[in-house]
Amino acid sequence: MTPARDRVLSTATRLFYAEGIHTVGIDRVIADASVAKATFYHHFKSKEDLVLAYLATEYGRQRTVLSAVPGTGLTRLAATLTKIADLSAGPGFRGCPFLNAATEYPDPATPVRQLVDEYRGWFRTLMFDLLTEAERPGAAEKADLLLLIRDGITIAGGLGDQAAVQAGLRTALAAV
Amino acid sequence: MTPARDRVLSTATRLFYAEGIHTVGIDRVIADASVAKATFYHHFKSKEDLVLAYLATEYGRQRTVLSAVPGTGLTRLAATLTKIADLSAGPGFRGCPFLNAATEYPDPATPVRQLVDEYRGWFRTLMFDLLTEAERPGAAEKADLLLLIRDGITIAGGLGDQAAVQAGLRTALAAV
DNA sequence: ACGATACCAGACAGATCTGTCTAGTATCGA
DNA sequence: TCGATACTAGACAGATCTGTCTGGTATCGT
Repeated sequence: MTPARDRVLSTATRLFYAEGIHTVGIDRVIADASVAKATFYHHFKSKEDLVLAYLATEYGRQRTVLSAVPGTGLTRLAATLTKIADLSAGPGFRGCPFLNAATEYPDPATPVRQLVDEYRGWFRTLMFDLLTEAERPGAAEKADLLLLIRDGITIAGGLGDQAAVQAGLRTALAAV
Repeated sequence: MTPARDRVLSTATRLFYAEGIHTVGIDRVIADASVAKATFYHHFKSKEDLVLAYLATEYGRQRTVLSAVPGTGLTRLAATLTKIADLSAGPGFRGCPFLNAATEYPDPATPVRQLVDEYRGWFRTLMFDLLTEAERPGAAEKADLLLLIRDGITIAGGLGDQAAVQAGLRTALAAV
């Protein structure tokens, strides 16, 4: 609702994603967002608070994007995987924000890491549910695999490796 | 040969891998390595120089480990993939050092990123050669896939996701 | 009209970062 | 024995980091 907070969050999202979390300082964020420092600390109690807000927003965005994929069962599953591959191969893609954040926060006890686990758990459940709906045998094992291939696709996409992205997508589609 | 340099490099390897590159400062490295600051800058011209030395060392280690895997063709390929999965599931594993470094250096033009590309290229070639030796059809596409699964296995292992590691290994073995 | 809230500019503290420099000791090959 | 090399301790510069604080203006609901 408040414009200054929104400006901070969208600026932080852009900078954190493009350049990494540790390399982008608060001063940089507030300068790019044209916001006073006191205003920033009025809305966020610390930098980590901003990082968590950034990831929570991304989490919501992902859920929105993937829940908008049409179809049911196998059709929707295939469309979902294709969507992810397309996004990962697109311009400006710099890897999965959650995997990137996990690398920058090596301690698994960190709130950031818990959010990453939550995100991956959500994706695994989504895969499991769609596999179950399609009455696929071994839904649990297949969901684990699709999660791993998703991770691999986002890594490959982030590194500009289009061949691996396509290989991953083909295998994911063949597995379901 | 020089003990101080070795101490710096092994300390940096331990700290960079466990805690990340940007979060570990030079002061921390030289303190843990019990080395004077002037000595550090005598052997390394900058922190980035140390980072590159760290990654180059890891690169060499990986080549040593995987070239020591016994067997030929399919047998060796399967043993190699199993070895990677075992290492990724082991204690103290915190993800692939190269993928971690790539996340911390988003600019693809960076020397660090070029080394990461070189590492992944080497692994892809290794897969391709073993597939070709085993007279597998579609070696190029399979090599792309095995590289992507390798990436996924190291990610899953770094996050403590044993189920995904096993799912990835099964699929990799089934694909060859 | 008034109180709370949102916002501004910018100084400031205290820590930490990379990298340089001074000044000196120890070792070792030629 | 001499000169190069490896090494020590630690001060220092200059930048940058997070977070606090002062002191104010503007907006808005009641």
